Amino acid sequence: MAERRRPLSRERVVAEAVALADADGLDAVSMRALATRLDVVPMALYKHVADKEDLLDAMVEAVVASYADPPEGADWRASLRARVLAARDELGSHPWLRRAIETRARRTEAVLAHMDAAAGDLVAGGFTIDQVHHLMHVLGHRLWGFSPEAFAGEPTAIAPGADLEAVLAAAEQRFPHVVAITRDAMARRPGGSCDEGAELELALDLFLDGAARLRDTGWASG
Amino acid sequence: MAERRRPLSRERVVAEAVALADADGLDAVSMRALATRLDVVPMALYKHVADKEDLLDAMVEAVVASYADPPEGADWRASLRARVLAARDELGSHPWLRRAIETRARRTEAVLAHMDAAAGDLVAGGFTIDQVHHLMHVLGHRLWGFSPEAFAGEPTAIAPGADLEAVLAAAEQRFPHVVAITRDAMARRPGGSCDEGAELELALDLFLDGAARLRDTGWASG
DNA sequence: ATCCTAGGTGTACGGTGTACGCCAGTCAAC
DNA sequence: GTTGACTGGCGTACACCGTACACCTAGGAT
Repeated sequence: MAERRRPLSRERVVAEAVALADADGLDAVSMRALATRLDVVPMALYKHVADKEDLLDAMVEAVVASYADPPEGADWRASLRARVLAARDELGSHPWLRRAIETRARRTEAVLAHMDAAAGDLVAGGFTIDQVHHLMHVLGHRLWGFSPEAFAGEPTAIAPGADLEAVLAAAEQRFPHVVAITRDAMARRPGGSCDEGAELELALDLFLDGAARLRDTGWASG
Repeated sequence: MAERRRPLSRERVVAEAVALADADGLDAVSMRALATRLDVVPMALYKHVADKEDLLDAMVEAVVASYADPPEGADWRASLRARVLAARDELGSHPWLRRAIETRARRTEAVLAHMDAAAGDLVAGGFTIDQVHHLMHVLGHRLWGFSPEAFAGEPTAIAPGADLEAVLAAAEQRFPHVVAITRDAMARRPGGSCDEGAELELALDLFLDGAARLRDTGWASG
């Protein structure tokens, strides 16, 4: 039992942080909780990680580095599409990644590599560097496999156990279109939940189509 | 001096919080700091605000409620465009709004109204409810006037005062496209900074074009 | 045998949100 | 009037956070 404690290392710290986030969410990743899991005192972590920002950067880096490569020889569209969907697949096992990516500012190695690869797809597609630049902005967060949306919570402050239909009816004349959308979605899908995968693919395809048209019309910035 | 203190009210609390965020950023809005500004003890705020989430919700609500209406009689494209740009304009005086919106989950009155109005523009444009629904997802955060982008910080861990060109040269073979984009941007614009306004408008126009094409081809979900 | 150093420890500080109890004023009902 | 409830501000206290700083200890190089 004396030797039960493997020595800490940056890899071990980051891996444990990822595991902790996977299990209990990003908010559960505090330096203290992480240290406890590693059977170590909180300050010990600071020998392997500069501060919490650095830890989160490293967590994102670790997952992004594991993104699957697109199939060799795919054309630019298929390649970029595959890259985005590979990123999305990782979100399944790491739900925290979404919020973590949204709050990161530093571009670490794997992050830059992912961005560079996506830009490379566009370059391969015959876009000008200027176009590539702006299209990367348009692509935005979806490069990381998700469509960021604010206010994705409940339709409104829906009382727990309240009659949804009553709520809808009450809101109908104030927010007719929102209610119509909700009703339509409920008719198409149990509970009216949205298929995030389908949303992403639609957005992605609209993006790819728009990009191609931009290129074909010779668009340039300024 | 006895009567100098107007009584607190939810409006006054929220307005002061907005002013504080405008001045010192969102992180400066702590219950304690806000209470100090209002010359009151922290716990007094809780008589007017359920908790901090509620305060942030109310701050967002206050600003969103002030969005300018699009010109009467504009067609769906112009109307939706104007709505998004009105939202963007508010970001100028409230830089914190971006991050605040990103982290909100509750759809308050003004928030729902803005979403409903945008959906209404699309309905007016002859889209099916199904299309409107999906297009709202595609529009995503841009409905609020900004294109969310992760990793918007420094190109890489750029040493303060380091020679940028040296950094670029070093990164060139690892991230050729990213470097090419940076070089191109620097040639076009001092410092290589990006014109966020132009980015948003490009994304918006690509969206509007894509939407129209979706409609004209009779796209439906599922 | 000695020094250096990497890595884990312990304590402490200043910050956060907020639960809980108290208390002074206001105002309605008797 | 007096009373009693209600509203809104106060004070204290708690649990948690990130992390600065000083210390100690084991291992390896000299």
